[in-house]
Amino acid sequence: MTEENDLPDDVALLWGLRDAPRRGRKPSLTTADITRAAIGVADAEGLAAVSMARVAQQLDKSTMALYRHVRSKDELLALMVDAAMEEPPELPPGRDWRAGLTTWSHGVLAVHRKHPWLSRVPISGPPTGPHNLAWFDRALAALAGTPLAEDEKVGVVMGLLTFVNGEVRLAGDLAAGYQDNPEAFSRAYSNALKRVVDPRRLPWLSKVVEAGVFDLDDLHAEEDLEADFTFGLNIFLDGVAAHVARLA
Amino acid sequence: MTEENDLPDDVALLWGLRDAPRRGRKPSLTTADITRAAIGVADAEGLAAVSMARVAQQLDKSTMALYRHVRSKDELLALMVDAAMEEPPELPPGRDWRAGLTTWSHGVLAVHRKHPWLSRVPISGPPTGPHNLAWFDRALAALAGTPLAEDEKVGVVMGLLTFVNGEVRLAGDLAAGYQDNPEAFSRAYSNALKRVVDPRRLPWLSKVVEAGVFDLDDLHAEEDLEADFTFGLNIFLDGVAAHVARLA
DNA sequence: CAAATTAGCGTAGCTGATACGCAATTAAAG
DNA sequence: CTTTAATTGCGTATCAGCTACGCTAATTTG
Repeated sequence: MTEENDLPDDVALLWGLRDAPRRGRKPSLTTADITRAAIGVADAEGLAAVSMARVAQQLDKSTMALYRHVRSKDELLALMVDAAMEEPPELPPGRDWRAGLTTWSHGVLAVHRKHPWLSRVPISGPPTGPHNLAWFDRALAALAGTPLAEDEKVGVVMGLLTFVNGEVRLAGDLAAGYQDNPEAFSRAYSNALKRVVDPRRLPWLSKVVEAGVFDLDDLHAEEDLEADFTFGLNIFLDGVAAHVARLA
Repeated sequence: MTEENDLPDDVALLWGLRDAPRRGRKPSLTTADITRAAIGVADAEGLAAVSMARVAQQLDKSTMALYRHVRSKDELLALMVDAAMEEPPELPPGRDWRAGLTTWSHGVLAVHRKHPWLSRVPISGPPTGPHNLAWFDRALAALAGTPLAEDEKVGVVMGLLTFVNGEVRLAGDLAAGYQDNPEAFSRAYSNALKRVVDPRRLPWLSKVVEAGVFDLDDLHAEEDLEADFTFGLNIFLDGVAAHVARLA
């Protein structure tokens, strides 16, 4: 309709290949403006606050004005996700894939810290936006020196991405609950489990609960997240290392 | 309000600790009925079709009748998730944690196959329902013989869960796109990437695309998912093995 | 039977996405 | 410099979908 290639509509949008009008009124609004405004709202008030009306208000425009630049809210969300990812970090020099992926993963983590709503956006498919693909490329670059087959590299990167996503989302949930009700929440989860977990029926879980693993007393989201994240990340990277060693 | 303990409301609901009325009209509806109906709708028509009205219709009741048993749609979703998980599988006998976790992970996968909407339900926090905790317990049981610390076991299980979730969700996205437009989709993703990925700017990704990793020609979701899943799972389990070996 | 209590439901409000068509604006064509 | 065609911004309106509220009926307890 508007794009010059036969690219899927959403991909064209993400790559900014949907404009090019000669005549007609000049747009007083760009896709980038809208995206920026939407991200601002999400950062400040959470993803739930991002409605078309709210974003339009932010721009002093009417709700329907947005639809000249974006076909649906889903498209706007896709734009937000890609824009929020910005550029991936430079990898440390050298051929150390593990150092590379560690840097990369912490980069992903940092982005999620900046935009906590990221892990909440319902995913609508594999990555297609320029920033997402740049991250993808960067991770593949880290693995370039390894003997992994190309499809294995993809598998590793995907695994890493979903891991980070899951970790961040869970941490975000906890932090949110904590904010809602600071003092009540500190041991609430642990206490609930203690009341509900029958040592007879769930012996192993009971053991963990008793060991105080869930006593997040004064859960310092920041530090805790960092530690859990690093632990899980290293497990995963150990796995990659084992696989690499097997191939070498 | 209704529960006898000081459990959080949602936890009480999940454990069926919210009933116990003596006098008054007899309920013609139970929480279980509602949950079952909702799961039926989700299985047959997708998560998007699950509205309070649609579920009520399924039960030949009015929309508002449901609210006598469930405080909000979110509560219903939580009930659905826990009910859909059913009981975790028996672990193979013996002390082989790896065999145990493999069985367990494939069990999670099987549940997601049966209820594809599961990976789409927005997560609202750590697991608290009886079935979810049973799965949790079962995975911890598999790790019982290892020298891992209790909190490390939790880390491993959480990692495994988020991995399975991510894998299933992505596979579901692809399968959905494929269904929407079978012949157009087969190579659509790959083609889009080929058009958009500049070998100069994204050299490594370009290499992968050229290698045909994304040519899913006649993507047999079933087999492909199985293979990718097993690959990623083994990577992760290799990591756990490495960590265990380090402690032993 | 009366009082108390709870289930089911009709009505209605509110929020949010988005289809549709008009009017203002502006580039290109005559 | 007009005319024309395209294109934007926006007012209006529709359509879901969640859920608060209060009424009525059923059912138990005394």
